[in-house]
Amino acid sequence: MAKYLNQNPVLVAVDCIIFGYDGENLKLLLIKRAIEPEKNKWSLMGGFIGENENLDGAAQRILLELTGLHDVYLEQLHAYGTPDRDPIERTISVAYFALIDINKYNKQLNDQYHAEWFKLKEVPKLIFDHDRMVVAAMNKIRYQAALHPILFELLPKKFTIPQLQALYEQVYDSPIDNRNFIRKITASGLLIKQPEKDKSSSRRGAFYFKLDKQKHKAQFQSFLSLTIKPK
Amino acid sequence: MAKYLNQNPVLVAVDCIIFGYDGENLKLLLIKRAIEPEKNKWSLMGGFIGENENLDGAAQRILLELTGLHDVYLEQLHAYGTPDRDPIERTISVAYFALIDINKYNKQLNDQYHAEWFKLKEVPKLIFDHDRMVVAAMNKIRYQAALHPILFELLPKKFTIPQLQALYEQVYDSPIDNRNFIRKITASGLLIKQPEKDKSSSRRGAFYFKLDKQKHKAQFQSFLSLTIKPK
DNA sequence: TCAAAAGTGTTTACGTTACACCCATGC
DNA sequence: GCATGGGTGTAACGTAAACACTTTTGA
Repeated sequence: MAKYLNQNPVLVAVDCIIFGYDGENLKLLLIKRAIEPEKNKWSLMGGFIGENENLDGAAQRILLELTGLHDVYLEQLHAYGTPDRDPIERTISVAYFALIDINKYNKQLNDQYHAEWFKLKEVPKLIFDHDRMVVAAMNKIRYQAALHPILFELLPKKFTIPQLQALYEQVYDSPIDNRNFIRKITASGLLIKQPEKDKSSSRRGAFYFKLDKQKHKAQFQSFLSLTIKPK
Repeated sequence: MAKYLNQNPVLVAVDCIIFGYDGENLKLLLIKRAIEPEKNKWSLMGGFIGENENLDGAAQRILLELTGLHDVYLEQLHAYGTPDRDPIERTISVAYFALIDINKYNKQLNDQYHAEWFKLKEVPKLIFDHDRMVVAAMNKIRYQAALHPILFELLPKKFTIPQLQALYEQVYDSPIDNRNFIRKITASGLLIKQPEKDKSSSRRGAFYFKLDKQKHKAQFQSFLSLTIKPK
């Protein structure tokens, strides 16, 4: 069949803003760009879309290449298309953000990209419009996490409530009252208490919890207000 | 400078989901597709991105072409990239939704596209993946409108509270208690009462209000809860 | 026994909901 | 004078916020 006439095709890339949490700090996974231009500058992990791939699939592939992880929480963020955003050739980029358990990643480290985790407040200048993307991703996560229980994606299967609270505090960059936090979280019914404690960060130890995946799935679409309302 | 090697460029289009409100029904503006394939089938208004345009600019241009309107509320919805979504040639589509005052449009009607307004519940089958886009746009509007005062974009400069309420009822497809609605809306401080009444829909008449644009802008980012929480 | 983090309840304030009647007007 | 839609108030309820002390245990 005929093609559309007089149109100019462009490259389409996918860039991933990858968040991880180590139980203490919220971090971003960055790579050293391997090709010119801006070779060896810090960059988001990205790649061009394949011929038989859809956008989500490309994002999954890119994440797999960098981290070795399947089944990662991925969400489309925004498409960026300023004509000169890539100086070499016109490229539309569809940005995705990912939330991963940083410890899982560590086991399957793939180092060909010189990837490094940066604390959010210590993220270096990035190439092209990647800084904008990171800011947008952070805003979106704050938005989403205020309404849906997405932050569990950043935690290991077993986690403690103090860990969870610290994560929320990092995301919103503000302190949370622990009594109110515990009440809200337990009232949500999303957590299942485990018999064991994590003794690594206190003498007394904190009970582990697991996420009730049934309820998590069921409640995901219901708007929750798990924390602070973002201003 | 060299180009990226071994990559396959694709077409990038922008499709607009255009919502309008006539004071009674929430409607969608559709066109009869002018070119093959699927010629003469109902479709969203769209177009390919121009060489010196960014994505937002392309959406604005497309909207201007169809409606004659500048300065329309436009928001990027999602990028769609299934390989075969357009049977002719691989095309990534970035969908935008627009909220316009349907009466403004009527004055500047541009009929070369055989555009027609459809009540939301009477939208016909659309080409390609445009049905999905409409559903996604509707969900996003519900989401956004629950948190931000965006629905004013659908109303004329002067509007009555009953009109506004009917609009919310359309968007959420559920009845709203008028006493509570009035209280919330007036408490928001977003409305400025006008001395005149609209007598067109009742004997008593309903006061016109204007939007306080200063406050609207200021409050836009603060999360509001203007209506029903969507389930 | 002391330091350090985990866990537990209560009170108050505020926002949301539910609910019913009077008002203004044109016919 | 009556039908039609517009506008007003209050009480009950539930959720969120503020707030301080006891518990556990390893050093």
